[in-house]
Amino acid sequence: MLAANTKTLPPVIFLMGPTASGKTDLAVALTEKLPCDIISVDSALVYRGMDIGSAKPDAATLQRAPHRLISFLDPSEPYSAAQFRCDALREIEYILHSGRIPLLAGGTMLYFKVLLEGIADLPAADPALRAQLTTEAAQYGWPALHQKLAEVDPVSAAQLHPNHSQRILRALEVHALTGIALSTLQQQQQPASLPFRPIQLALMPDDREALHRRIEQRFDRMLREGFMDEVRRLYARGDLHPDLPAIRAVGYRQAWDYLAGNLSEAEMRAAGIAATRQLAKRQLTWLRNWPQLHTIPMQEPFDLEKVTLATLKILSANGI
RNA sequence: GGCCAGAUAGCUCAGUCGGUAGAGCAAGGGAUUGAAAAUCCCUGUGUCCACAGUUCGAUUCUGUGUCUGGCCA
Repeated sequence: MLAANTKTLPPVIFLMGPTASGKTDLAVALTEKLPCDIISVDSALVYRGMDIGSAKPDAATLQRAPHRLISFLDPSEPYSAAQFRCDALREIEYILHSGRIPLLAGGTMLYFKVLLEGIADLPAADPALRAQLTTEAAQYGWPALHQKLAEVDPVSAAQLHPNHSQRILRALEVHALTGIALSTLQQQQQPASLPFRPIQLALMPDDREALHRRIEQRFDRMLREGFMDEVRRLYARGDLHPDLPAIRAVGYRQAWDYLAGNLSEAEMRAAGIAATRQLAKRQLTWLRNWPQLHTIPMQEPFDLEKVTLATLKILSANGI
């Protein structure tokens, strides 16, 4: 917020936008115009062996424009916003040290938020405890656990709908692990002081229907390029299951259901495309009320050169 | 050509013993702190195929037509 500070801190570019909006193409184009290195901000790209369905840049593109924080985790492993914050800060520092500009590009808005605002000091997930609470919920229903939460953490409970399974679970987990209410720990959170100056950009499609068409075409392209073979390889391992964050990813979840015989091929395609549209909608909801955002309109047909020039203009107005 | 079954929300269908209708999915809006490509909340007016008849009143009953599917020729 301090003007003097703003001048001295090194700039870092944030490039956000819904899925299938052309973020990757734009990020790669920017690396050819500016001395910047890409850090991926995407909860699905972190996984190894999940390339086609996650729309990961192909090998040739990665050769040209390396991405950090992709393909470093096995799909059996969980990842988290807190872990991302830690990893991203490390990568940003590394790139700044080498005298270049970090370019954070991706569609996981919570990760961007946590990077900007920091995160409360909370215990990590406890799989055994989660399993136990999930069993309890299956028996008594989430409203019953919400009831229980109200007794130990009325502030959190008041903010949560009785059906909000995931967040009721987390609040109960934190309390069980620390003996302190989640809401109390969150109130103790210190505001993050960033060692850099974020320039926040968002690629915003001006036509939802056009974005829907791009999503459909991209899904069909993924199928042609061997998406099902990729999922079959994961399926054949035998140790992965649909409750894992990796396998819950858009497209993979539906492909899994198809391989398990729960969906026909046509149903899988329709459900996969719909899930992608819904993801884009949620990403746009984040972006619509995002503070300090420079929006880059994305018109159909997508003109990469034009969009790149518009982006460079915004960046230069912000000291790059 | 004959017989039978359908025709209701973008899709699949339910329903109205005659008082103009509702689920799932899709879609739209919102929330979002160690699963976030996750999870959760809110939003349902549509010539109830068309025309005629019966009726105070028809999407509902009757008749005719049209279209779709099945069976028989």
